[in-house]
Amino acid sequence: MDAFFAAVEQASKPSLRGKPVVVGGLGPRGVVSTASYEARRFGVHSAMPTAQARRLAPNAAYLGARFGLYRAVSDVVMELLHGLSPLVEPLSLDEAFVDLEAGQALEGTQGGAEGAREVGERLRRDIATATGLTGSVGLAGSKMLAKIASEQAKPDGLVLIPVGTERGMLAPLSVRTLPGVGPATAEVLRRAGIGTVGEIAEAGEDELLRLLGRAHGISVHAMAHGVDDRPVVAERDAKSVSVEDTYDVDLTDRTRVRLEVERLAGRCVTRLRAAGRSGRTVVIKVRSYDFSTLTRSETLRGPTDDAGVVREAALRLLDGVDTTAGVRLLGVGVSGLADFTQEDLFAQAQAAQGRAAAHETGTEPGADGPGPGQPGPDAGERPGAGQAAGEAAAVEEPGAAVPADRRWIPGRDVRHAVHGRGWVQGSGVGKVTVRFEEPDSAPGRVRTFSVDDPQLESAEPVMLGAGVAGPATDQSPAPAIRPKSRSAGGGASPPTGTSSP
DNA sequence: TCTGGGGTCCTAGGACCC
DNA sequence: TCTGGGGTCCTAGGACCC
Repeated sequence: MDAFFAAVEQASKPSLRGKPVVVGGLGPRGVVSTASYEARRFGVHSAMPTAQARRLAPNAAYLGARFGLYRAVSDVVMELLHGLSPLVEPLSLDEAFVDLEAGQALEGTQGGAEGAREVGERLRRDIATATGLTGSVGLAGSKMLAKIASEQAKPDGLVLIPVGTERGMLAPLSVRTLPGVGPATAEVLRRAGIGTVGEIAEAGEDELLRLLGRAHGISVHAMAHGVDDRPVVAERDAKSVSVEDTYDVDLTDRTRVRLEVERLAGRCVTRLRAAGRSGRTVVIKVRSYDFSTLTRSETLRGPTDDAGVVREAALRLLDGVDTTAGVRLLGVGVSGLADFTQEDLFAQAQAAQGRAAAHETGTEPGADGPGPGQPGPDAGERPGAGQAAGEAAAVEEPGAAVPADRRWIPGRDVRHAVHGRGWVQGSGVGKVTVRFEEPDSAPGRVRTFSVDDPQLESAEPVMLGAGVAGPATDQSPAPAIRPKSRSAGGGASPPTGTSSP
């Protein structure tokens, strides 16, 4: 999808169409998530500090992200991709690989490159019809080449790399074009006199291994020759869950730092449990005032999804870290994920012991208590979960008395008792300005209210196309749904398509 | 007004085991 | 008795991606 977050905002907000729009963090330490093409003309781009973007494009609209809406629009697009093939590999909300050979989309076309092109163009039309947004399509014989093609195609285009032309197409491109070659790798290559993909191909595998190490050297060498046999893999399971916060002002008070780590641990476990997972390794992350970053981790005896267990582990890890000079970021994560917990294992062991004892005394096996695999009285609610000390402690956020739905973040949906639907354009000094318009309305006008005006309330986003965007709001993101069945994953990969951001 | 948040993969050293 | 070799797990850091 092209400039996805910004494009969704422009589609939602008629007054912003054709105007520079920047979506991202709006605080003093925020960065740009997505800039509309109009904003890019001012030099604004992803990952740039928002403060810098404001200097470059002071008249752009600066909006907080509405992930619930983006996810809902993404689901619509991903459904269209599943109509082409069962093998769809999402890379993010706005990008996915599709293995066309694994599906039926090419049947009934004239086959070959022209058949693939037909499928790609039809997909682009279907995306536009369903969402009103533009997407770009890259078609090629491997994931790497399809991705490069989609980069070249955007915005609102399609590029096909014909079989046999790969090496010639790649040769003059910068090494940075290859996925996996970032600033550090590019610098290593530059010092070795290598600036283009063609020069990598000439260098030879031995030299690349020496420069880049084993795994990276092999893959960069292969990709420079246009070789990439990675299969499209649908629905991979997450391997870690983490949350982190950067604070507007560095934290120095140790009590506050501990409190924040506890809150992050709670949020992390909430997401872990929503995904139906548990984890064995707890990790904390501390970024200091000078941007230096360290992590500390601890592996438990078994996987847990208990907030108290994760919180205590995180605090133990924090005990070994000096934060007196000030921290700008704290994070808590869980890895080593599993679908069961230490408590489950304990319950199973107990049940097994019970059966053994029952067997010895001649009682019917399974007479008391559920065996493994059978739902117990606590099905759906794990034993011990939520019982840990402090789970419900509901700590006060220091110095913040404003509830989440009364924080008027620019871009957020609101409803006014008299004026109807609109969105927050800005707020400050006790006032909030709202522009009253909806996706299908004409550009609306702006009105100003007191921030505590009882007639003003936050509202659900409006889905593009029609209707309200379901339960997915920005306060409570839709929980991740775990795939129940896994696709056979893999096999022949080409030809592959990708739609790009 | 300098640098988000959520991930993945790789490397390297040490502990530990056989 | 001065000293092997392979494998796995854990920890920490770093590059990279969207």
